[in-house]
Amino acid sequence: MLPEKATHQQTRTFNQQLVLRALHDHSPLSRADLARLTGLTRTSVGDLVGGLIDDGLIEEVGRGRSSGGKSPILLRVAPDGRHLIGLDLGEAQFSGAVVNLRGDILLSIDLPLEGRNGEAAVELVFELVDALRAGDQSPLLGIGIGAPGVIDTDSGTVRWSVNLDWAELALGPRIELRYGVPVVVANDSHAAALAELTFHRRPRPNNLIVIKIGRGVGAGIIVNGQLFQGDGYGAGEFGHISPGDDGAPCRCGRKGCLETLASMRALVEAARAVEPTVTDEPGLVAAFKAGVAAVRQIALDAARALGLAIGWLIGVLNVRQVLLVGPVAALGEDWLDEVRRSAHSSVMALLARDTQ
Amino acid sequence: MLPEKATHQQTRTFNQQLVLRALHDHSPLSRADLARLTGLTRTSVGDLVGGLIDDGLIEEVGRGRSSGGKSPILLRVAPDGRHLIGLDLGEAQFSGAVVNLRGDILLSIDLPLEGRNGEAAVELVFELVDALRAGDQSPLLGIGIGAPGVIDTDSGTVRWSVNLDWAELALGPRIELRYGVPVVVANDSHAAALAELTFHRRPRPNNLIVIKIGRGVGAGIIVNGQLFQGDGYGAGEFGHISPGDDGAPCRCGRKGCLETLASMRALVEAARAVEPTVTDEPGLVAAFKAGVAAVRQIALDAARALGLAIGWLIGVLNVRQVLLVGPVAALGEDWLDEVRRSAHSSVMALLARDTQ
DNA sequence: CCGACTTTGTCAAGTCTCTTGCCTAAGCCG
DNA sequence: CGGCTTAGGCAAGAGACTTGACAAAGTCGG
Repeated sequence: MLPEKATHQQTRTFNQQLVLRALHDHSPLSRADLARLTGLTRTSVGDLVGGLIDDGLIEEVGRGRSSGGKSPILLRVAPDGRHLIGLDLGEAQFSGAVVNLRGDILLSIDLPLEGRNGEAAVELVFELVDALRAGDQSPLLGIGIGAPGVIDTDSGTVRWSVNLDWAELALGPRIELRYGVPVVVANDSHAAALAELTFHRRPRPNNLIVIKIGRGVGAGIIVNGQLFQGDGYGAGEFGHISPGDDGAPCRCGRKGCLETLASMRALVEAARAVEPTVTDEPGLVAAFKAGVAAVRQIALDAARALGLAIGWLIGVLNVRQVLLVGPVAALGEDWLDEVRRSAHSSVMALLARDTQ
Repeated sequence: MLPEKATHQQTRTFNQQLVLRALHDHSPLSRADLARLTGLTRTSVGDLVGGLIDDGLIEEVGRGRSSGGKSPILLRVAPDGRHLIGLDLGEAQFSGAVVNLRGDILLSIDLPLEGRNGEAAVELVFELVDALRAGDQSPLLGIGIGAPGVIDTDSGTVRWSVNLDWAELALGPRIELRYGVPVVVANDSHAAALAELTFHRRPRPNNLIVIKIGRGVGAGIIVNGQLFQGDGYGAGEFGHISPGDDGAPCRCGRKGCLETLASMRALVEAARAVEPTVTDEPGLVAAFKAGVAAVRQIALDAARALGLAIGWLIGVLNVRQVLLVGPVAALGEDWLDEVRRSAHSSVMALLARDTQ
């Protein structure tokens, strides 16, 4: 209820993170650069850096050019000082990767789900992590997991995940127990938003919405530089909003949800109804690009509905950066343009938007 | 760009605020209670409390019952240790009040705007503050101002306010200069949300949306315990969202905005069209309560549109508490019920909602 | 009623971490 | 080569929390 008290160790940890973040964003830097950037004294920075070097988190990489005085010793984040494991528990397969501190993917493994769910799916997670850990020397910092569904990030519990048939599953604690490292479990859209924030966007935006469209539709919302999860960890369950009052019934129980209009699953089904040759996502994309009129119509309708919803979101939250990620990106620029157009028409202000 | 460094003074300030907050929320408490609540040691709490008493912010209020040991010395926030001035720059009048630290209103003054705008309106603000300060002894902690329009809270600048004809007005700095105390300027809906968070809701929620419906429609969004302002300080400009594609033109340039459907101004105008005796807000409320069919129809349609939009918001943000404030509250429970019904119909989960 | 036990509040010493002031190393420049 | 500038580090100091001990002021059982 009340936040944590402040203490000396927290101060130190905070400042260490400050140094690490500065180094992550602008490396290489000298100790003096860091002092200027963080506002700390050179002495403090030297001390903090000493600790971080002892921990193997940063390293010296030779000397830089002098600007009229002693040449600085340049520092950077030690790429392989720690490794992380990231898992994406998709609907058809579980993907996992070993990543270093710069975000480079060192090893990547996909395991097909093949219809497994419940406890068998949990076993598959263990299998995946075991495979990733084999042959990796660097100390493991932690494991991050993105899964579809409603997830209690604080406790690492999967509240509810349809496809995997998981409910109230304490996935985080179980993995933590087995491997002895911190585990973060998050909704896949939320995880995508955090990843964008941490590795891709420069300068680091304060507010960012990442909309992930695959078989479902979900959004990760970054607000004031933090991930926003909502009261029930379900923020961004963007798919189950009805722009209109009618439409196809949705698996959530209501009708006309965005997910029944704009998800890849819905698009493929709608396309198949008019063009039986379209049976999967690549087929849909191909038909769209080939200009099959009925398919284009369906996809562009979806784009409009999506754009409307995005416009709504932009209008209410006044967020400048909205990213679209996921398989829909394959539909290309003109599809995105339709989304953009529709979003702009329903929002009042001038708003820069990036899409990917 | 980078956050502030952490320092000892920050630690102390943080812990003092921790003590103050605990005391604000649960007073009276003893030092030992505070130590248990905050996790600090009794010694630290004693020290922090000493400082706060010296500053006149908290005070001892006798001894409490013992529970097997020495009886505790109870503490509470000194109500009049500081006074604050709050201003609400409405569309028809400027209201101001002197408030103590418990939130009690000690003095309240209204000055009619009488069509003044631009510089004359600024003068009226000074007049109002002068009147409030006259005869108040306690030291002034600061001035808080809620104004309609888009406001840059960080710099205290009114970016744009239609009714007052203010644009890029550095209101905060000007008042700060004149009175020598910190000034916070915020969008009126944002201010209302912060006020709810600080004084009214218990336990203090993490996420809260306050929708203020008066002549316009605006929302203040509290997320992760902080006010969310959006990239351009325009978060919660809830009124200019079109639930449908058509409808009456809005002053924002588009059509069918929520403000043209659900604001008090719109309701009164729509009601007057069918029932010429309705000319103002009280008249509208009276007609509604009297059961005039056409007026009820209009108001309930508005409630449905509003509910839909709220449902949307709840669905996307997964926020549990939504409050409606402003003159619409006069329409009573059955109007609110219609909003609730409509909101529930467009949102998937079970969601507790309070309305006022 | 008295002694044992609890609880509260405080004091002194200790520890952690940042800062200040000074010093050395190392390079540029005239 | 000497003066100046920049980088990095060391020692002492200051601020704030913690630990351990203690007096004050209760309750409670015999």
